[in-house]
Amino acid sequence: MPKIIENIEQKIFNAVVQLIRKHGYSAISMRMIAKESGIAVGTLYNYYSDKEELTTTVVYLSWRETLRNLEVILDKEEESRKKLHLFLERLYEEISQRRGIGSELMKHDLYKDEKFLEIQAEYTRIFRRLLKDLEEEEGKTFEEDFIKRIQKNLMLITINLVNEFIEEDQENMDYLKNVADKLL
Amino acid sequence: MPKIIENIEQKIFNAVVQLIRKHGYSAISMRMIAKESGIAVGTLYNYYSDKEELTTTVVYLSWRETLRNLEVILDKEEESRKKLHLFLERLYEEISQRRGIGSELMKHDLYKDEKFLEIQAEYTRIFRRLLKDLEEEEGKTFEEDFIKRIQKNLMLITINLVNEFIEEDQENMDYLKNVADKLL
Amino acid sequence: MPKIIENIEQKIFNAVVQLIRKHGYSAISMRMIAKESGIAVGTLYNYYSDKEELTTTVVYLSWRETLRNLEVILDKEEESRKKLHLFLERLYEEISQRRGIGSELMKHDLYKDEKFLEIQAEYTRIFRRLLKDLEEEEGKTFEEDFIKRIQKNLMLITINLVNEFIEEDQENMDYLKNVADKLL
Amino acid sequence: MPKIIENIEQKIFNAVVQLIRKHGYSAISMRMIAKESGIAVGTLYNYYSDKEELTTTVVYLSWRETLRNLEVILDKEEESRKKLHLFLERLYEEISQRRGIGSELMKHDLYKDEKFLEIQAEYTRIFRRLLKDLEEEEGKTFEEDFIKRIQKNLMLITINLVNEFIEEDQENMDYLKNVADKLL
DNA sequence: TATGAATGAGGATTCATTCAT
DNA sequence: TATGAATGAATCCTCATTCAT
Repeated sequence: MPKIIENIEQKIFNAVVQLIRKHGYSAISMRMIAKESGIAVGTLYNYYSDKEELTTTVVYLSWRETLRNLEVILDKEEESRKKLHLFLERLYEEISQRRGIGSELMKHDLYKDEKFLEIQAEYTRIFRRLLKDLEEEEGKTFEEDFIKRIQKNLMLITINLVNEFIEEDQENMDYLKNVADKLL
Repeated sequence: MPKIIENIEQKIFNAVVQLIRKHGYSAISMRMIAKESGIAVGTLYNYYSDKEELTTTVVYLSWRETLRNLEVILDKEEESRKKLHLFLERLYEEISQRRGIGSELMKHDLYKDEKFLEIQAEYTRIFRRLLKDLEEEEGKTFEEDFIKRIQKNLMLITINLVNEFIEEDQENMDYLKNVADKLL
Repeated sequence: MPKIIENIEQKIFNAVVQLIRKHGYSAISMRMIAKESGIAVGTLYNYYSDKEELTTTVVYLSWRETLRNLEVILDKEEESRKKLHLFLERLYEEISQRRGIGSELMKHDLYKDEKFLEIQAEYTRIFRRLLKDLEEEEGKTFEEDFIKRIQKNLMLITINLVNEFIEEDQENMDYLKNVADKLL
Repeated sequence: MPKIIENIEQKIFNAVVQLIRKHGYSAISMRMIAKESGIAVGTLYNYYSDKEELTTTVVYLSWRETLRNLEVILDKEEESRKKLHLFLERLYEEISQRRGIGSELMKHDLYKDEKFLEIQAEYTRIFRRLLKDLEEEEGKTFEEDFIKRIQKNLMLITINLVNEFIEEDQENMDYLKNVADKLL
């Protein structure tokens, strides 16, 4: 009788997150995932049609959780600029925690993937909500062209800070908020 | 005299640039380079000791030319803010022309390569020269922590604009200058 | 349970033995081994980490079996000269059976391999046991310098006889014993 | 006007001998031969149809010279056993001098080569002349089957001594003569 | 004739994917 | 359903050979 594995998808998720952090996205193999997760290679294919689907799903889920955490901040009773800062702090922390996964969004060849379009759309929605608060509370107006660019750029800046100026979290965060305040 | 292919290094360079644009840096193989350039695999190894040397050289040369073109702008007789704008325009155009190659400088796993450290250092030098002009002419002061972050971020933003908002060059450029003016 | 090939290591062993006999040790490739054994290239790497490990293991196993067979003779209840003759006959037969592999032990560039040092050491041990019997029974004394040379030379002579005077097994064997009797 | 190279074949010969000594027969490439000899790869092919012909010719010439040197000994005015000793000493020295080349004769796949059959035949002729002297002077008789085996074996033993017990020339030589005296 | 750049088949090795158990 | 051994196309790289100059 075959073994029944509990929470297979969670196990796979954890394993891939670990591996990406340790070795980087492009260095991980199906064998490594199998080993790290304790699940046979063949079994992985019962849950995902191929390697790409598996890895993009993990990145997708990771970002979806991040987005959920960001959304929570918007629901708080704070003034909008405080929310902006909390939002950026949260974003920074999330990306810090799964370093390698963050930067995958920078890779152009992942943009095409349908899952990421969904993430992008969701992120856009949240970010616009944040900006709307700012507009209302501070009487500002952000143009459409500006909004669609600044949202992604702030994320990229965050990713870059996390990757490049390691162990300078305080300075990174200060810089990030400084930049945001000047631009928004 | 032996068989000679004219402009062989140029041909290889062009082929790699094409391939990186089409498939991304990490997806290209020596076979693909050979086919795209019309040069036999073995011949590639007469010019570069291995794949890494070949590809990093192409990225390196591409960026070195860009840096040369940027430096020219700093030598002009213009006021510093005008130079900043010209600098960003030039950067945008350069990255536009060899789309895929731009983002390679951002990939963390390439940082170790000596050639890229050289490029980074050179870019830093040029960018600081630009900031110094601004400081002197406009009586500003930029802090060290800020400088080292903003230089990379502006490039990152440029790369992102080029990659994401294709065929919106005018809007991209306006946005880029707007962002820079607010931050510097 | 996954796909299983029966006796896979035996199949690989046989294939390599065949190929060494046909083409010589240094002429065989992984592709050839895969083809001859009917096993995919990738599968070979499930059993041996690389080509060297595969081929040296085959030679090693082949010799180890030979040495086991030789040792058996020393345990017999025979007078020592009879044992010497049986020893040589056995050696001749063993080398006959896997012609090409015999000479591999003579190739100087394989000497470094740990596995071969073990084989050499074991052969030396067995041979010295044989000589000791002779010394005790026949009241002879063999000098150290002589022993370390004659042991290898007798093997070398055997290999040469097998390779060069094919289908003259009787004459070869007579010659071999004749030589040994004169020298020991 | 093309360069005219003096003594091309001698240069190639010397280069290959050097390379075989340094790196071993199977490790040398046409490029290495070209570099060591100072002659372009293409030019090598004006003198030899392929790599095999080139290398076997070098081995052939090397042995032919050795045989000439051995023949000289037989013409001396010495008693035959003294000649035998001189013969073996000479053989040992010759093989010592071009270590790697000697052992090539042990490789079975070179036996087929026509050039080597000629060398073998010539060596046989010389060795038989030596034995004839011994037979006449010492009143011995050597059988055909014995002769054709012992001649090759003595050479193999010599090669083995040179390769294996390096820097023990005196002991090697003593052993070699001791063996020969017992067998002949 | 001499050159050595150019060629490409063939080398070892990897790894996503399949499928018998 | 879960397994992991088996597969083989594709990877990088080498090197004997060719041929335009």
